Amino acid sequence: MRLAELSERSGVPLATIKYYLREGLLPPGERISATQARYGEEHLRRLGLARALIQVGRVPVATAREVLRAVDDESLDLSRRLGTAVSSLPPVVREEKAEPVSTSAQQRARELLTALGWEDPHPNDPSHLSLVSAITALESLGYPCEVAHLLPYGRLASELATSDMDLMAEFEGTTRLEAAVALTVLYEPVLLSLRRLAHAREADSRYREPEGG
Amino acid sequence: MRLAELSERSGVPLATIKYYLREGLLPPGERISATQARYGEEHLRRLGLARALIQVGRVPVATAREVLRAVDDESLDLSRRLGTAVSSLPPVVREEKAEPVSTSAQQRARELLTALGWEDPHPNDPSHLSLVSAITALESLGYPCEVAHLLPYGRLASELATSDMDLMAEFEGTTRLEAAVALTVLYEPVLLSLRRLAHAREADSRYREPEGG
DNA sequence: ACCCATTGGAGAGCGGCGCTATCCATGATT
DNA sequence: AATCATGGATAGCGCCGCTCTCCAATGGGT
Repeated sequence: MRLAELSERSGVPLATIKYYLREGLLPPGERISATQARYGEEHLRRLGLARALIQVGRVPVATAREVLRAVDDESLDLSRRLGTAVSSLPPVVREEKAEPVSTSAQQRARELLTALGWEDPHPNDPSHLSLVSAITALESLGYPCEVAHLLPYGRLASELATSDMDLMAEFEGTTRLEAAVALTVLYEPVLLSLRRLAHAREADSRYREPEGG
Repeated sequence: MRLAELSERSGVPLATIKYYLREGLLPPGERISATQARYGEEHLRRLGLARALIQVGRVPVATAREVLRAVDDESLDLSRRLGTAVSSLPPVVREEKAEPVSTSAQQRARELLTALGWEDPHPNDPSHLSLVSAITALESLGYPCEVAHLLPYGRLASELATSDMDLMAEFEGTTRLEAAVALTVLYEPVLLSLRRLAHAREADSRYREPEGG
C-alpha cells in the first residue's frame, strides 16, 4: 500500500506519517521506484502502536523512536530487547524537572523495596529514580509516605506485574516485545483512571452530604 | 516575607513565582505599599504544592490554577470543594488527542464497573472517559483487555483508595483538600514506578538468560 | 510518446506551553 | 539626596508535535 492508503486505513494524517518516517518511528517503505514506496501490514501495526504510545501514553516522539528501535534491534536476543525497550520508555518523573532527591527519600525507597522482598534494586534504574523523586516531593510537602502506606502500592504492583506478564506470554517473538511495550504503557492510564474513580467512590461514600447529590 | 525570600526558601526561581502569581496559582501577597507585598507561610506551602503538581504530577499550569482555586473556594462546603478540585485535575488521557472511543470499549468499561460493584458510573466523568479511551486504544491494537484481566486492576485501585482516604482523613479543613489533591497526584508516579519496577523484576525472573546479567 | 496529476521527500513554519529576560516606575535604604 | 531593590507588565525564547509548502521524479491515461 502507498502512503495515502496507510493514512486512510490508520486514520493518521498523511503529513504526520511523513513526519514519523522522518523521525524514524516507522521503517522506510520498500522502495518501488525513485519516487514511490510500498508499505505493508506491519507498517500499519507499527503506526498504530506508535500513535497509541504518543497520544494515549504521552510518550515523546523522540522516545518512541528509541523504544521502537529497541524492539527491532536484531543484534540482541528477545529478552535483552525487552529490557532495552522498556527502559527506554520515558521516566514517570523527569529527573531534570523535579527537585534533587533527598537522602531520606532514598532510604525510604530502599526500605520499601526491602520490605517487598525486592532485593537487588538498581539504584540508577529510571523507575527507581522516579520513585525516589515522587517520595521526595511528598516529603518536602510534609505529607506522609511511610513504608507502611507505600507497601500496599508495592504489593499490588507486584500482583499486576504477574498478571501482565501472563498476558504478554501469549505473544511470540517480536509481537511479544510490542505487547510488552503496549501493555506497559497503555495499562498505565487504565490503572490511574480506575484509581481516580475509586477515590471518587470512596470519598463520596465517606463525605457525601445528605442533600440530593 | 518578600518575593526574593519566598524564592530562596522555596527554591523556585523568582521569575517563575511572578509568573505563577500572574497566572493566579498563588494568591497575591498582602500589599504593604504601592511597590511592596508580603507573603506568608501559607504562600510558601501553596507554592510547594503548585510546584509539585506541575513538575512531578505534570499538571498544566492552567489546570493547577483551577484545582487550587477550587481548594480555596469559600462558597462551597468542604466535600464539594474536594469534588470540584479533583475533577478539575487533568484527565489521564486527553480526549481531544485520542481516537474517538469505540462502543465496545464503552461496554467493556461498563461491564468492568458492574463487576466491581461500582454502580452508578457517571458516563461523562473525565476518569471514566479516560478509562474508555485507554481501552479503545488497547482494542484497536488488537491487545486483550477482557474484564477478567481488568478486574484485578480495579480491585487493587479500590484497596488503594481506601488506604489513601484513611491517610487523608488525618488532615482537617483546607489542609485536607490540599492533601487530597497532593496525594491523588503525587502517588500516581509512585504507583507507576512501582509497577514498572515490578514488571522488570517479573520479566527478569521469567526470561533471564543464564549468562551473567 | 506525451502530458499532467500524484507521490515521496525535505525544510520551514506554526501554535501551545512553561518559563525567562527586559524594562519601568516606585519607594525602601543608607 | 543618591542608590538600589522591588513588584509588575510585556515580550521573547526553546522545545515539541505536528502541518504547510514546495519540488523533482514518475506512473498512468490517452
